[in-house]
Amino acid sequence: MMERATAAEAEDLYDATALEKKWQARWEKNGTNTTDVARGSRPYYTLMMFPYPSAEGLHVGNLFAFTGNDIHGRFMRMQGYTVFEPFGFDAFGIHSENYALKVGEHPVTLIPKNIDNFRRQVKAAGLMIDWRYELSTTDPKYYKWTQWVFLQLLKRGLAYKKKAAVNWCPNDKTVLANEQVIAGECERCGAKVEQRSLEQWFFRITDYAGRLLENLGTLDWSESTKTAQRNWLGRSDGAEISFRVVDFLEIAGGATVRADTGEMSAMETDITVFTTRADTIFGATYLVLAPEHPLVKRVATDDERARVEEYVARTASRDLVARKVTKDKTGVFTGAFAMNPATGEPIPVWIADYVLMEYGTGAIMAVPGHDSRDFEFANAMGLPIVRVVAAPNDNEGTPLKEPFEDSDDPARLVNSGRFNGMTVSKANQEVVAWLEDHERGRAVVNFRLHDWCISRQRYWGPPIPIIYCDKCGPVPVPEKDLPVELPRVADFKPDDSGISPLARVESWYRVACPTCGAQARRETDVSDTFLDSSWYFLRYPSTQLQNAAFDPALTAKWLPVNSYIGGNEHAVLHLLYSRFITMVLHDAGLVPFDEPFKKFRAHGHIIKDGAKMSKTHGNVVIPDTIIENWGADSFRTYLMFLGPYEEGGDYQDRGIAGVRRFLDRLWSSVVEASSDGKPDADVIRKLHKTIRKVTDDVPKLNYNTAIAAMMEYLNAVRTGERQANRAEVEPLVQLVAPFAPHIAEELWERLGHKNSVFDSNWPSFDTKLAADDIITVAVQVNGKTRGTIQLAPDASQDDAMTAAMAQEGIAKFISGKPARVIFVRGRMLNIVLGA
RNA sequence: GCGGGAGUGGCGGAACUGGCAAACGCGCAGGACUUAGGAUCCUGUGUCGCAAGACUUCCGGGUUCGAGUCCCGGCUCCCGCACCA
Repeated sequence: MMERATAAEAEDLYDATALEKKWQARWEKNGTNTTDVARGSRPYYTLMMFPYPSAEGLHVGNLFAFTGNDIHGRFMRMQGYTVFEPFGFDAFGIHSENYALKVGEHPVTLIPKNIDNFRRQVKAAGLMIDWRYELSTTDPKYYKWTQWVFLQLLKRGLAYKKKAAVNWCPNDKTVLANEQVIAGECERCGAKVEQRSLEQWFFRITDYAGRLLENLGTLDWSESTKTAQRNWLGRSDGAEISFRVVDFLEIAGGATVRADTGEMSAMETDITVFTTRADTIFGATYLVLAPEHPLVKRVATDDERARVEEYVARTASRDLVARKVTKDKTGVFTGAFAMNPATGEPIPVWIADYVLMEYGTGAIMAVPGHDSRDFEFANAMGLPIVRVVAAPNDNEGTPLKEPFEDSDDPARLVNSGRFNGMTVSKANQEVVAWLEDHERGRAVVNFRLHDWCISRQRYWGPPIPIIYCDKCGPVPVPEKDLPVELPRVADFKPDDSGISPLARVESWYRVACPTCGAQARRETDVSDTFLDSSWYFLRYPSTQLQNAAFDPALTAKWLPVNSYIGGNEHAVLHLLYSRFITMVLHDAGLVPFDEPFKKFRAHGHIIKDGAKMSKTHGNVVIPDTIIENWGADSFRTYLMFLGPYEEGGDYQDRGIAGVRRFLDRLWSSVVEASSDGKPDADVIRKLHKTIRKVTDDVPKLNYNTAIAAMMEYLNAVRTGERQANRAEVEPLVQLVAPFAPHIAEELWERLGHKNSVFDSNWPSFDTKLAADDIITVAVQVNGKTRGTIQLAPDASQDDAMTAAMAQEGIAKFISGKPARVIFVRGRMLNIVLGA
């Protein structure tokens, strides 16, 4: 053992653990990772989505995300930018609170411990963080300004309170935003979400729907993220059409007669529907109202009232899971009829839960011939189905066996009076124009997006800064009184009442009205965690500022964020809310830009044993032991090597050994490199190619191929027992530095440099030096590769032919005169023989 | 159902605007050095074949001198959204 240690010392082996400790301490001491936010020139703000500090600690997925960002930041720094790479914690929210409840410890003491653990892990991973700018959303110095953001929205009429049907999670006992309900289940715990009617605070994000959509076109973001936002915003261009409700009198034999032509009077009620297919109005054979529609009570006839009320009651308690797509359509007839303005015919008015109150007008005109849901319903209820659109070969007379939903070119209108023969798109415009002329409709743009419900009936969040006064109504807490601190209470467990745990703390919620001084009561709900994270990027450069949320000069200098990296699971949550809040602050004149992130890249996910690495799948790998065994440098590099960064990769425990071997070889090559003598010309050529490749790949986040190129280069440097020359390996140390910062620093120092490798200039490449003087060209005969030839890069076709024919292995395939020869300079030669 | 992405050796993955498919790494096999090797270093490694050679990028067609890459048709998997009118 002793002998071995001595041998190791003598051989000067790479000791990752010792060396990483050494450099982390050195960086801290020298302030290597600090950013002079006030004076630094060429600012570059590179941001990673801040984590929720779970008790389990940082997992490999987090580290994968952070490392990708860190490499980008370190690379930009070596390009001469002043890079700002801050870190923080998204520590409020249900997740933290539930965990605290589970282990029976108060989050006030639990969260700081988790944060300490995370910080330790992040430091061990060697991220280039300036810790002076760390923030936590749970810090009153931070959430003071979260509350301030709320007040800015309130001031601008963008925050309002209403009683609304909201998503209620019976397990977490709180309201959820639409974005947090996944297929009818709670995003956090998977419980079936219920509908409840509660008084909630909302943000009018729908006012910004159009702008949120339009601006997407200007953003340099992962396409998949933009698409997800587009789908979520869900713009549909359509029309609202009014159907006049008419009374019917039953006469003998069950037939009905219109009452307004003498025998009856029309009800002065319109049912307004939203449709994207106004062209099919002649095929609208009935109307459907959502069960919650306010007109249901009004239009239901006495005969049908009991059945209608029973149906409404039954569907009101439905949970959202029941609303999953199903062919089993249910509904009841209201007894009422409405006039189809196009046909002049009365059509029955039904209610059914396949129509949603939240979308459009909560009412539809049903066109069973051309909509599959209406078709199913009409079949179930025995309602008439009329064809009004047909393909050229369709027989207009035969009944439709299935809905015909084509709206593309060959389809044309039939059975639609003056619109017959028009294409769907043409008819759509014409019908809307006709309805507008007759004041029965108008063109309307609808968005799927709903207003953002931010109230949470939980404890662990920033209290919403409102005070209710009997005389003055809801009064905003004056800015000077912020923050409204979250009181420390022992019993923070939520209950079924729909009222926050804070409502049990009388000493806290009883306050004087800021306006009139009368006894008043605080809002006892807290705000959604996503409000915390919707502006944190604005805070980072200004974390040391106490009297404002952010400093105007620093904000103008550092924002918008130059590069943002995070998971695509936030495509419609965090990323949409952040854009919205930024737009609002921009409109309020508080920030000079209306988009927070110029560039966003969604990273992929780590797969292990065929599933995404997550606690749910039970396949989580904890970085700590891997870092202990292999070193952070190996781990970082391995994570980046296992696949394209934007696609993620498959994690295999044994794979890290290859990367570690690479760093071992790098170590000995540099340590043993000779500083005199000439570098090898071929190696230098390869070096310049490698610099070019890595310089090209890193900004594109093509980390896996950059690493492969460096490995390939090192293999060329170390063929056999060859000793490397210093000039061959010194630039490689710089190329490796963003990936494996500790070993790079150590080697850089051993090469005699006094400065940090991160303060060195990224190596440049010489295109001439990177060029080959002899290239290998493939030779094909009739398109099949038969051999290769060595040529000068500028060799002519004749030179190539001569070289090819000189090779027996190629020449033997050629008989007679070639019919055709294709020569692509520097690539290949194809000799095509006659047919 | 709609939208997005992807199918390449035993495995993870390379391949620029169509131009030597399988770079790089893992694994595996053989060898060297060794008391030893789970260290290190060398060599080999798509499939079939002794070889010459033939075949090979999910399947089937097509365009082209030439297709993993382009076009048409189909299959499979992953990720969003999901009765959005």
